[in-house]
Amino acid sequence: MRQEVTEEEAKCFARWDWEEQLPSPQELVPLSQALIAPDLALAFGIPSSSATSASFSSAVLPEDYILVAHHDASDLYASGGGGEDDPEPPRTLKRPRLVWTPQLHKRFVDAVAHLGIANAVPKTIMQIMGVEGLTRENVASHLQKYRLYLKRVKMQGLAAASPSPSASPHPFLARAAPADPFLPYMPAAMLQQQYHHHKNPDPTQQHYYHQNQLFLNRPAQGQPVARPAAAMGPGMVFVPAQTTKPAQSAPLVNDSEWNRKGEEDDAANGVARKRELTLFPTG
DNA sequence: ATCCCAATAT
DNA sequence: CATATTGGGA
Repeated sequence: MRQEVTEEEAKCFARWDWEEQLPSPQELVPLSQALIAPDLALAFGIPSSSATSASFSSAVLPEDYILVAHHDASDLYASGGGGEDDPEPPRTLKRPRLVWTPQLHKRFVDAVAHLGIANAVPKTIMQIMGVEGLTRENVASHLQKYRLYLKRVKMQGLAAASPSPSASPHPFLARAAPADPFLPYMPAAMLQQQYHHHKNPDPTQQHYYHQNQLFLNRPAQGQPVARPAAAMGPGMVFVPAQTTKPAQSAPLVNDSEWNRKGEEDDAANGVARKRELTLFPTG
């Protein structure tokens, strides 16, 4: 029984892990038309990896990545030579909007947690996430909202910290306290102070994904890693020295679910909750 | 060049 | 409504 995870294997995981978890056809947003032809993807610098033309529509996309089709390809084509029946390379094709699925968001949160506040900038986050086709702008936009979300969480946590902690602790904090390191939506910033990432010269080279979970590379030989769950952030797992497999993959939790449970708790505790704590609130 | 943030657009 | 884009300052 071999227990090591070699670098080769790690790379291998990173590759097939998402292919294995490609969404079933039913899970995919139905596309009325092809998103982009393989040759066009090339022209636009959209990495198509090893995808053949046959598998291009699915294999090109990571498992947690759903693209929503745009409609109306009419003005997307530069009408090169007048041949209209046979789509020629568009020059002004717009990228489809990115949908931040829970899986994709989890990658994002894990990446931010991995990097720490100082290094968590769009470009680096994008690199850590390692999702083909993901742009810096995608990440920047998401990060902007995510920071607002964290700010709100902190404010709410602070406000609820003082009054009668014994009587009725704030739902969010109460449920955050048990330190489940796998809750995908736990605000990373609240845990980040406990990370030691500042010395890592190149954090992007020290990780890989397996089953949509971010792993740090196994530490040096014969150097078992303490795994204090409470001290680790969401989705952060050290590969234990004794096994090649991570203990458990995180249960999927979205904020609707999170909030629904929160409301249940509130109801049970007679707490009147003013507003849902949504991930990215609008009003 | 990249980041950041608010406002605005789609 | 969620995400994209823009604009101006650092």
